[in-house]
Amino acid sequence: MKSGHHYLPNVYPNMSEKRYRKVYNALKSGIQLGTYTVDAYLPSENELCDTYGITRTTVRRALDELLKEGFIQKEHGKGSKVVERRKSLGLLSVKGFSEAVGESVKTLFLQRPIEKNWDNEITIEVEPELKKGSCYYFERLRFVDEKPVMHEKNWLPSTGLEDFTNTFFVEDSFFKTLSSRYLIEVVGSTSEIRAEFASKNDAELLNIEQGFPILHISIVFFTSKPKLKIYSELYCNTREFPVGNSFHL
Amino acid sequence: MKSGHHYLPNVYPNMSEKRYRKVYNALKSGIQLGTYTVDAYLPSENELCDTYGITRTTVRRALDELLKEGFIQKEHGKGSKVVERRKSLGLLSVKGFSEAVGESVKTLFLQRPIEKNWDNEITIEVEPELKKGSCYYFERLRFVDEKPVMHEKNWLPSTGLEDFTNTFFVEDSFFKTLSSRYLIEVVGSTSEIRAEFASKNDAELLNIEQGFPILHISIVFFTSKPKLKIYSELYCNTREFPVGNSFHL
DNA sequence: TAGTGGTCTAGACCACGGT
DNA sequence: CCGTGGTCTAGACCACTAG
Repeated sequence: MKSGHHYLPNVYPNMSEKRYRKVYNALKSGIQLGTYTVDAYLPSENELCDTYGITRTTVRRALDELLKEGFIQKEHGKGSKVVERRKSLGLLSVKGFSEAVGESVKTLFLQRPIEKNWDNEITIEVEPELKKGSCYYFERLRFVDEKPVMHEKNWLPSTGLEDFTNTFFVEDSFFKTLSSRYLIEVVGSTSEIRAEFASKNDAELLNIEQGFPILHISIVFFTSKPKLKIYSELYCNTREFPVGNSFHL
Repeated sequence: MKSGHHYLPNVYPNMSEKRYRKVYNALKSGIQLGTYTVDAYLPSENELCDTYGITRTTVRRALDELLKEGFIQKEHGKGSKVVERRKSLGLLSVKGFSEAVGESVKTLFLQRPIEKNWDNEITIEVEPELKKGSCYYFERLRFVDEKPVMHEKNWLPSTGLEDFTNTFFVEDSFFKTLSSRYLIEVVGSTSEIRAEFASKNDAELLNIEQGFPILHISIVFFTSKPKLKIYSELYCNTREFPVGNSFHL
């Protein structure tokens, strides 16, 4: 047939930002930067069509993405509502950590973020390419009800995170900081879990007898920034607070 | 404008199976029943359009569903390929269990499936409504390299699973059996993880000294059958084989 | 070059929520 | 009733894969 009424002029022939991606990014930023707060509704699909001069199919494609990533939830006849994201993530969390947020949860830095060389303490294999550069490292001790429950060590490549060593953490959460300050989201993880005897150091930190069983979790988190992976080694005293994990399709 | 060329006659006005759902179910069954085997390609989107007399949008909607649930993966320019599903599930698995499949993995039933009353040993809360009925229970000891690594107890409501106590497990996998015999899929889980001293019984079963640290995982699995939840208590010796977990958006 | 999936348009009807 | 999201049609062009 003829050359399709218009579709899109060759403004977008090759390598270009897809339209749904543009809407997606705009909305995501709006959520992360607080333009759209939790429980607020995004503009309706038709409004978004007008705003961006695109069809509903494309708008819906963008919203589907946000839905899949847990930023919004849709309500038939009402609209797309912004929700707390973490619920939909299959991330490990100490029971009563982020859920029972705020109350009686504390975090102590044993080492504030610094730039250094990669460690040998990471049990999950780090891609050799990454090891060529340096990394950021920080170490924390996390409390629930004034009791230390998790000793945490984190490594990540020191690339692209503007001024990371001087960044303060939003609500003591590294992930929330990544999201709101750098617009980077965690999109996946792989972990290995072991039961071990507490080392002398961990026993002291977690205030338990040496040789008490602790949970040792090694994780690599994948993010929306292609080369940014986060490596964590967690040591948890689960006597009172088990570690939880949920996932849903 | 006039009443839309045709769209769909009022054959589907209210409450009816959506068209994409029909395609989805057909393809899913095809995968589960072996019509489409792993690594095979599904019919192309255009073929499916013809087969079902629908448009590509609708076909793609069905495929998106299968994609999200991890049944297929798409290859631009080639087609939609059937893949091993578990990879995309955030399910806990003993490293080298299903992955290093077959070789040196064994399973021993300590208790074959029986019908009985609900237990008090389940640490994750069971919905009171479920407890009114009876449940199926089975208990297994699982080996890697001839070494016992996991002691597993499982409970599930005894409703709707035709002849479950006499069912043989496909490839020693309960989930594969659910999928291929009952067309039921695991769609989510919630778990709690603890490090504990091995009990006398578990120490014997797992061939370790009593008081050695083991991983205790309590899980409830959600399935595509609304009221069917599966409760598991796992006791793992992670000295050689850590437990793994992955998830991806 | 043919075929497959990826993106997008323009427009329709249906079902749900609140006024 | 109107507006919002849910489903679907018909057809287009683009980008990738393979013979």
